[in-house]
Amino acid sequence: MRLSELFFATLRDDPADAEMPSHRLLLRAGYLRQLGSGLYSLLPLGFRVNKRVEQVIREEMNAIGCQELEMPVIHPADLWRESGRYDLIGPEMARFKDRGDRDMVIAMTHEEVVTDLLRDIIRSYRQLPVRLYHFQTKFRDEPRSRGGLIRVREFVMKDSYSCDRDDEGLDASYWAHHGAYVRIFERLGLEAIPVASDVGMMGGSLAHEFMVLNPAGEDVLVLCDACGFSANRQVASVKVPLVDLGPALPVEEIETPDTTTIADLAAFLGVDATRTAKAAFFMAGDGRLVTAIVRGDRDVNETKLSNVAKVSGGLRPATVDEIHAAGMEPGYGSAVGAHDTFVVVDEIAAASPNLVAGANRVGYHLRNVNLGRDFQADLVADIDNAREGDACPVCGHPVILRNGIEVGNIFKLGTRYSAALGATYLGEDGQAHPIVMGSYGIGLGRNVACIVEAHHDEKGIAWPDEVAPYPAHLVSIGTNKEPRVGELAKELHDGAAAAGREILWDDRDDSPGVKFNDAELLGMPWIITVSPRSLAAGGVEVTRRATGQRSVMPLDDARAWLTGSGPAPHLTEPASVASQAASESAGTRS
RNA sequence: CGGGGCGUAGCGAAGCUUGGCAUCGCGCGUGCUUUGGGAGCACGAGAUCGUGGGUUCGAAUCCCGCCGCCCCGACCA
Repeated sequence: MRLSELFFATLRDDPADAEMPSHRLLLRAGYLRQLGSGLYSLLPLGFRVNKRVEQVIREEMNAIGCQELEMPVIHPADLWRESGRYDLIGPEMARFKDRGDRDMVIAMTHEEVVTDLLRDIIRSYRQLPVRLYHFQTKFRDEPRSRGGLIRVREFVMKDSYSCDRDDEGLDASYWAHHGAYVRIFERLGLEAIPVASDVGMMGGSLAHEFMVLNPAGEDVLVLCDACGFSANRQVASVKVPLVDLGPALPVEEIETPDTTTIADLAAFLGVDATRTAKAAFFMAGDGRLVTAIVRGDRDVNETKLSNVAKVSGGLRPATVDEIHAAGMEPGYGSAVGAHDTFVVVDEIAAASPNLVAGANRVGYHLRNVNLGRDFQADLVADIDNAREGDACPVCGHPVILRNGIEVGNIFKLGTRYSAALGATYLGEDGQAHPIVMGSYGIGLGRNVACIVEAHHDEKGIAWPDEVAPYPAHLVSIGTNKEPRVGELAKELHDGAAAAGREILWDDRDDSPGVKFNDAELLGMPWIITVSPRSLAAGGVEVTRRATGQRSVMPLDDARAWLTGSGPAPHLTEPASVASQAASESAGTRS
């Protein structure tokens, strides 16, 4: 591909709206253009990267016996009504009516459609297991897109679905995907950590997310250096030491002026925050006031709370009026004497006797409050929010917290959809059984962005070989001085293309500085320079983009390499200090 | 949806406080020179200043509404 003919444009200045390196570089290097919030066009270069990522995924999916198919982007709303998600999902799903006034939706995922196919096609246990996947556009009207391709509204996802007879089969499918995902991310050059995760809107029983560490990540991971434990904070249960405060003592009301925070209260009374109880109030989408009680030194994890309280429609902070209506007082609140509220007590607080809790009266708290005697819980559960330094649940070593970007996820759905839609098979026992399903996703664009996040330096992108849009970037210099340069560049370019291994050739009439800078910005793994100087040195100069290592390659070797009949350059020269630093910052960022 | 910021040529910005000819750099076109690290000179094209209304003799600038984009939060596979 001649650069002079490529549909692209590089930008010398950073785009004002791009903050993340991947966003900035993909725009600057001409891989991407924005159409609207969370809507991007892939230019030819970006499209090629996407296709290469897709191919890696396709190969690994095929390798575990997944069959590729394609399902529509537009679905009849009735199908989503059958699963119950039509009403469950809010404005995130786009809805419209077709010309026949029928309700339709734009797909945000494909569980419903694949289950519809299953109930049509699967009759007998003999047809199971089956694993299906496709690459298809999803539209999710996110409240807020961000970070270029990191979070968008329209994107292509590889989603696969496993269909088994029983939990044992599902387990095999699940771990087959787990293995395939490990291989996929390794091939893509991503250090993805599988973490136990929340099942979210998908429903189901077990889920892992594959996370790439990144300061701009939207998820918080709880990690243990010592034993390798990893979990999303939304599900992480760390070990928190309990404080034994002895047998229950009588309740005592005490005056505690101006102590609306735990810090103020603990300071005022001269007690540790671990000896207090904290109340947090939420209004659920289903209309319930949810009161969460945690030990004073801990915080509520809203995802956990939402899950254990089986909240539909989400949680929001309650208003003062709503709290008053349940007989409680913000700042001096507790579940003591509360009514018309769903009380969830964290396990740590539940195991802590004689806590200082709010008296539900401005300026007063209660000493020696005990669960069961002084207030009741509708539910005792883990709603604790893990913190850096807490003890690892596996080995007890202090955990660390890191931000991560989710590059893939795997879910055990079970019979959530097959039961709702009536996708059953006849078992050996002659009875109908719901198909046991799993669902597995990888967002292509987000992975492309994460690859750039992990493989770039201050000059630009440095694609791993596996996903680079072209294997090499040929720079011809000094064609005016030496006609052989242009002839040779054309020969190398045309030869590679004829061999089906197209390379990029910067044939533009620009100065060497412009060409080198663009080559480094675009990020092909190899930069090949043809110039009078390289010819005098005996061939072409080859530079490894990621490390800056370079050497001269004889012409015949270069021809052989580029046409696929010879090996890639072997670089013996050590990388310079500067380029080593560059490659380190590029390679270890993840 | 709450908080903050920003919309001026393809990109990046100045001008706005204090109303008075639409600016700068890069990029782009033509010509000549130049060609191993973002070249030089000359000429040139390109902007209804996001949008609608208002105030005013006069609005990029002041006032009101709307739209769009980015960041933080809420939310979220």
